[in-house]
Amino acid sequence: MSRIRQHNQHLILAAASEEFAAKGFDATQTRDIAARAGMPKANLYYYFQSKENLYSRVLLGFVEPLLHASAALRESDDPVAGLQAYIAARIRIAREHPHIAKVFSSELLLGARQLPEECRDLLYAEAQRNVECLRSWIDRGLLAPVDPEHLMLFIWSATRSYTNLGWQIAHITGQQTPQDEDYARAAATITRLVLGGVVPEVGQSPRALMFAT
Amino acid sequence: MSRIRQHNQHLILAAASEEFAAKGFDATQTRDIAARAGMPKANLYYYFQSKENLYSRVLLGFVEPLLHASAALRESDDPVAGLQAYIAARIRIAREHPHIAKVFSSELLLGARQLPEECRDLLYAEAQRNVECLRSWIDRGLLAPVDPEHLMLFIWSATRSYTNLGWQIAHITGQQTPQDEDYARAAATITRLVLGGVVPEVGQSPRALMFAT
DNA sequence: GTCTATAAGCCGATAGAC
DNA sequence: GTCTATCGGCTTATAGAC
Repeated sequence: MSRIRQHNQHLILAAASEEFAAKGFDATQTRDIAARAGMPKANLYYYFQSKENLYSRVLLGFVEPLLHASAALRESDDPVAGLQAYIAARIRIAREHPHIAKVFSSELLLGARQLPEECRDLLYAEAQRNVECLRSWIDRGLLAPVDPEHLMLFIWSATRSYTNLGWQIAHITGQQTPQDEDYARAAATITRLVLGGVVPEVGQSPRALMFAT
Repeated sequence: MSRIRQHNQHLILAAASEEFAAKGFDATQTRDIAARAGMPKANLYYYFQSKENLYSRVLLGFVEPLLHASAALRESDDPVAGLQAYIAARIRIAREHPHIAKVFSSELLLGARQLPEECRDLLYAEAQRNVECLRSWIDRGLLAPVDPEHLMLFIWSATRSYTNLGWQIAHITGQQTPQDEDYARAAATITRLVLGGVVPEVGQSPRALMFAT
């Protein structure tokens, strides 16, 4: 693919992510995406054929980071290290791709109808692997007997909300935009709740408090 | 207001909730709402003037339940009872109004631009009261020193996701629709994480396990 | 209050010159 | 590859008869 092609596609994808994140798929106009990318609307169709296809391509940009972050849970066979790494990785990718993360959340909320089926399958398989990992830890007594599916869903929702609803945090804490410190506290609080709630013997011990800092 | 007026408005609001929940504000067509309500489109405009106004009225139907559920946290001066009641109340209202809950989530994700300002203020004030309550518990050593804002955001996100993304749970657990038992387990898992993570001395003791059941 | 028919305008997509 | 001009369909909203 030529240099110019790659550059233009990148510009369009970035502009589309922001527009879709701000207004949702249906309320977003291709005219606005083109304007933000600094080119006439026709070029956008030249590169991406249709609005729907452009949207799919935006979503696609989040799948690989998501899968990578998800795998962090199983990097070692230690629940504490795994859960910590998993939570940190999910917050990091949402922070690195704030717009796409929001688009992705919106897409999930509406039933993921526009997410290509192969992506759904990949993400589903990945989730299953993590559930199996959690179950194995529970079976071996390394983790308290919670529902692994629900625990995972909790981690998903918690890490999603901190970034998606950043404006809410900012409003409540009185700031403009979430800062480094907010993300650190978010990770700390989530980690604390998860570890304190499900790792036997950690509870409120000094060891748990270390992770919560 | 006449009997027939009330009945028709109720029909329209119910139909609108379902349509908005399924497709989002912009993708929803007033034609489809009218069809679902079993009346011509013009009647819908006769009762609600505009699509935006109808949407606001749908959102409004969730504010009172939300405020009521939120107040459950402060019913007694006991953190354990309060957090338990709060989580249970939030899951209950989302379950009682599943469509509106989804519409509300979508609206929050897009920045709450269509939520009437007075509602935002009411909800904000309510949140502030809960933050103050949590802070007071922390100051008196009844609660571990977490960020009260972040703790609240977690409870929000966790309780929201369990109902909004029910289809995901169903997919992962292999069921069609979330059942009574799923909601009970959801509440148990969230309660366990929150109590285990932030209530001193509860940790993984038998007392904590009781709440997690 | 109810309904049909239609206005008014917006937006995704493309034709076709350069 | 780039851009302008425009089409064609669709959707909110209303006019006006009953």
